[in-house]
Amino acid sequence: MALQVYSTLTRKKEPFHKKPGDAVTMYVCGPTVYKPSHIGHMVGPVIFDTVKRYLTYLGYKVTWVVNITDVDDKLIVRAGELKTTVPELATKMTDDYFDCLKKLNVTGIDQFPKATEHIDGMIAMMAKLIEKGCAYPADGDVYFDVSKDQDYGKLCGFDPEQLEGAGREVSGKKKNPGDFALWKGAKPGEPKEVTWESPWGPGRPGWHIECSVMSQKLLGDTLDIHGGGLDLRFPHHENELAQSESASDKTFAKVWMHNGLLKLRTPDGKEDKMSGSLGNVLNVADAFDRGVSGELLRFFLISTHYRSPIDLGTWDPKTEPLPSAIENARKAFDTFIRFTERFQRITGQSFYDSLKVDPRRTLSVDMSGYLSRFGEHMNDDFNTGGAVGVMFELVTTLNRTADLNRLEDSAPKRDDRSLATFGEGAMLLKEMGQILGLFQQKPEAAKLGGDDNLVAGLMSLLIDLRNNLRTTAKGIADKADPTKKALFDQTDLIRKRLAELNVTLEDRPAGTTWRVG
RNA sequence: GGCCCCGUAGCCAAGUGGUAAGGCAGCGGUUUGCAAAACCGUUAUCCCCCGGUUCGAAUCCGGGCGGGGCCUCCA
Repeated sequence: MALQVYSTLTRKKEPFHKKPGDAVTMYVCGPTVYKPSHIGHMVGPVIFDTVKRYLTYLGYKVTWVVNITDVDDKLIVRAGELKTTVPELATKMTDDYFDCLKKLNVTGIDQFPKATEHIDGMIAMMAKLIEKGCAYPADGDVYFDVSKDQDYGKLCGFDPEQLEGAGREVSGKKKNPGDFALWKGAKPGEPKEVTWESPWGPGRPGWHIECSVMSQKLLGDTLDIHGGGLDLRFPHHENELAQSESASDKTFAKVWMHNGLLKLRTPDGKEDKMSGSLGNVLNVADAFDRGVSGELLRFFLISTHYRSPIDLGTWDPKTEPLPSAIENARKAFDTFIRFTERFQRITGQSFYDSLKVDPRRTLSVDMSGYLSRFGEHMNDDFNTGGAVGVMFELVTTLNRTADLNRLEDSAPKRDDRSLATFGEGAMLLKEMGQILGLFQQKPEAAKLGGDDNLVAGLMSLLIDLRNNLRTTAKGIADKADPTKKALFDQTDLIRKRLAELNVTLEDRPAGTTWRVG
């Protein structure tokens, strides 16, 4: 099956309209930079980064733009609370956002246009809309006239007439209740740095116009893919679409993709949103501090289909540092981490640095099945959940290969012929990881605290001592010998006491390793 | 009230007409001095309920019940 993508506009999966090798443009609505990013803010970037990675893998030339909204009511309010300026707050929070993206391997965004750097373009588009009769100035503001847009509401299936019934009123300045602001006239007392001159008087842009202007300037009148969170469908995307198509008379976006939102419940089972007042906001930085790696978070977010809500379950931040759903994801993701460690023990190469994947290589029959099934899932509207399942199956197969052929044993016992198969499968796993944005950064081992060199030295000392005892004990042939038992009791005591300190010892053919956790 | 989505094992989660992927947890086994890790086996006669279409439905249609999103600035 060729690539199919679900479009919110038509509410069905459609064959992707481009041929491999073609250029593809993608625009995704980005953050309003007024607060540090919480994990919910990462859903969209991770999903669409994965979309770009897969399209790139298929041979498309993707250009991806994400806007930064750096002027807005929330920024003005927040800057006031913090006794800082809007530009300073925006810069700080933009840096926080970039830092989060980097840790989550979101590397595919080509440009981050800022709203404040495109005011001229917005003024030009508003002038055009007014000239075409689609918008009107009103006492310092400029509004879009939804009654002039024949198909307003088509993205969400809303009837403009019905919008009137839902508690919306025609304010003094608006002609229709559904009209929305393109330009907001400056109010007395608003800071200078959020005020720009315009033909309709000083003011600042409305929310939606920036995306219409910046996407058109950087990617043209018609986007191949427009993306964002499901919550942005209305009003933001509906309004963007209305403005852009009214201005250009062309299709604004061929495909609209909307990702599901993060869901969570507080212990009373009633609230289902992260909110500052409930204290259940999990900032990305907090998650990192609590031992969640960027790749683990990414793995968690792509373990389910992007259009489904991501369920964090019930979380009581007072008693649990992390939602249990993330702890469960950690256990699952550890399977891959352990495999990468095993790969290094067997081949002496780092899974993260040394493996260079050549996508043109040929695969043996038994390995090509995994890749084709992985591709079938990804072709089906980027079904990352199914694709991850294939990766688990591949790891199991590789571990079985390593077990059966004793690849961790020393040379005489090892069946070297199977090493090639093992290496081929590992390369395939690496390639799948690259497509999903995983295995790009070597995970930092959990630490015990204190001086790292000292800890490593002491652990080495303990392991050597313990292995001396084990060697001596194993050398005693008589199974009933009390000395043999006494020696093993000592080695088990060492392991037990270390376990109490959250250190796990693992005895392997090639030696003993230790890890935290 | 309007528009839309979802309901698969203890939990998470693929599967949209051909007889239920995968993960976590559990149980049994192999391996190991014993563990850990890994591997093998096992865990849903059935996919919220009722009716219908069909040779055949978790998948399509109708009706319930339950959960969720959006309806002017929340990613």
